[in-house]
Amino acid sequence: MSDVARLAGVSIKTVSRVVNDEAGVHPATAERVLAAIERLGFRRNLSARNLRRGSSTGTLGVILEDVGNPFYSVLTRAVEEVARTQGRQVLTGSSDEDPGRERELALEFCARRVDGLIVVPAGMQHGYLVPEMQAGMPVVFVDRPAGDVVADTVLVDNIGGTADAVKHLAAQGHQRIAFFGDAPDIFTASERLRGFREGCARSGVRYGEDLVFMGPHTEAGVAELLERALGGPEPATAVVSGNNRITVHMLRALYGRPARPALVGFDDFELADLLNPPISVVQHDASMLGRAAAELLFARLEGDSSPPRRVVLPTRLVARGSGEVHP
Amino acid sequence: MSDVARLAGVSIKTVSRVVNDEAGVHPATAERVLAAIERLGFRRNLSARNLRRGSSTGTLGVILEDVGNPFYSVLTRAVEEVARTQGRQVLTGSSDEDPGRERELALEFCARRVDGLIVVPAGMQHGYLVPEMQAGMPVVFVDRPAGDVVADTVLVDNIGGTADAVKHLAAQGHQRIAFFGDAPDIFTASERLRGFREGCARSGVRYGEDLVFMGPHTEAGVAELLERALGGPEPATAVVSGNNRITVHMLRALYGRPARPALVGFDDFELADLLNPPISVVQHDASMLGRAAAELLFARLEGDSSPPRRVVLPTRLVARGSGEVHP
DNA sequence: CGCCCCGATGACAACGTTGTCTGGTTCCGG
DNA sequence: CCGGAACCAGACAACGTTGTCATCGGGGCG
Repeated sequence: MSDVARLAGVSIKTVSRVVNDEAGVHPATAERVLAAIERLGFRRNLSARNLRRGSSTGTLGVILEDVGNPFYSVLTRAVEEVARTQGRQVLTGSSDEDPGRERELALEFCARRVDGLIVVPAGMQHGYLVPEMQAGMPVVFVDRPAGDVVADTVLVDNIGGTADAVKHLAAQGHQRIAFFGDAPDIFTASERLRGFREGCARSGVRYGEDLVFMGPHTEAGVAELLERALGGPEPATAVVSGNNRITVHMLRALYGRPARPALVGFDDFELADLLNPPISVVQHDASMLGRAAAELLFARLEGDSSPPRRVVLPTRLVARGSGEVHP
Repeated sequence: MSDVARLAGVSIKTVSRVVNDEAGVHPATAERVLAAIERLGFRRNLSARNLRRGSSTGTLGVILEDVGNPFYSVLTRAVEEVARTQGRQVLTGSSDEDPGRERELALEFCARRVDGLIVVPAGMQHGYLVPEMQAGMPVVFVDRPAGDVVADTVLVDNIGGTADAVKHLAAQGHQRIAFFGDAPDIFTASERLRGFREGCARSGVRYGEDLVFMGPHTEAGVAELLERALGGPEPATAVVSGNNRITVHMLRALYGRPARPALVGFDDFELADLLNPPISVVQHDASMLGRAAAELLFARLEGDSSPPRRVVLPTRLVARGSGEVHP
């Protein structure tokens, strides 16, 4: 900036005035300054500007499990979209479900003075965020609630969605329904299991521990447990899958098998409608999750200080016909 | 920081020494300072630190078409992974193929003094980056080359990949092969078309303008053109699709049709192997693209000043059997 | 002609840090 | 008992900006 000032024969303050479009600069002077800026390729340093003005940094931190996962990347995109209307940039970080990593990222973002944090919690301990939140950093948790702080949270209706899946299957006569889910210490997994159980109760389906399988996360693991669910004296005739990774593993395990159980998966995925048979799913909108979270965050930034809110977004059962396939 | 200093009864410099783990602070003093930091929830301001030290901001800018697109989100993840080993954070922005938006994002990132830029070009004019690059900002272009600057670029072998697809189809006896691609002003689209043409020449397949369809980007558009390709006196018996969006549109258009043309798609996609018939694809690795770009960038940051490089990553034809389905 | 006001510009401090240098103890060896 | 190292701690400036206030002409008005 001082280089520009020297070249234009003015003081740096005048340069500042020009780059900020402040009134009260003689057009001819402004001309000279602009020419100097152009010639030197000057670009003002936003960090210094924000430091001096005490204004926000214009950035948002987003912490999630894996940016590479389509579900989260769509969420990120939605956040970015909202941030853009506010002229803000988005910093992302993947925690890989590691609470330590999540914490590290969050504190790093705080040190960068992001205006707010959107977090898909990896662990159950978020006490480390308390000082930041007290200092005024708005934090919104998405997809799962925080462990031990009260804060704005956006969730999907895991229980209702899974119960709907059971209802859908029961309506088609299935009485032996298996459930495959993530490890039960993951919030969404235990909620969906609860929804499964409630759905069974509501739809008059006998619920049995022997048909609940939590935690397999490899294709081989899913295949093995599936074998167990479909064997035995009273085999399952239908399966509810707790998330799209498991659904896909399951599809591979079932591929080429003559008689397949009916299958309803939580989470939609591309091409589900083109498979044979098409897969029914409990659909929920990652994009809407992201938008809701971002909007909640911006409301806080604009001074909303009402008590923390918990938003639960609905799910939608998309029946694609797989349910009708009886073994 | 001055609050901490006051509470601990020391000068702010001593606080600085403690937070930076500098030697020469009495253990008892350090103890007091740490207690004060803890009590006040102090977190040092990284912007101010970087400003004062003149060091890098520890951030990278990534500009691509759409973070929500699985291809780019995997790329982003790979960049993040490399950045992490260097203790750097990633700022992302989606250009939506709008050159103006790309420029806006790039300049904004530069004003934030990111350490480097990874760009999937939206347009063909990148002259606006010249001053930044001269000022030492390393820029790596990914997936498509820059319009009018020479810089490091990472591409995939669009021509070879598409030619392979033609070869694969020709080897199975197809003589009438159609090509569906993006609008020809998109670099990858025109390259793949060129690969298609070269593949035809090399494999002895007659190339005809009447079987080339560039630019459809809706399902209806693809369906209509497909109708044309598969009708007429000399219908196509096989189709090469220029990217995975088109492949998916095509699959929907073909769904339920009794006789389907053989299909090879550029870009792999999840579940391609579970469709009936499974879809053969020209596979290329978004993750590798991202990693290569990030590594190139970091090499520049470490002072590598060799002439700009152009890296072309290979593609791999994954034959899944769709090619063998003759109409 | 003198006064005041206004338009244009600059000097200086401050944002939150850290590098440099200096001041003040303490402790050791001579 | 003194010189000087070793150790601690603070004062001050600077990073690149911008807010505040002061300065300096010139023109309009009484």
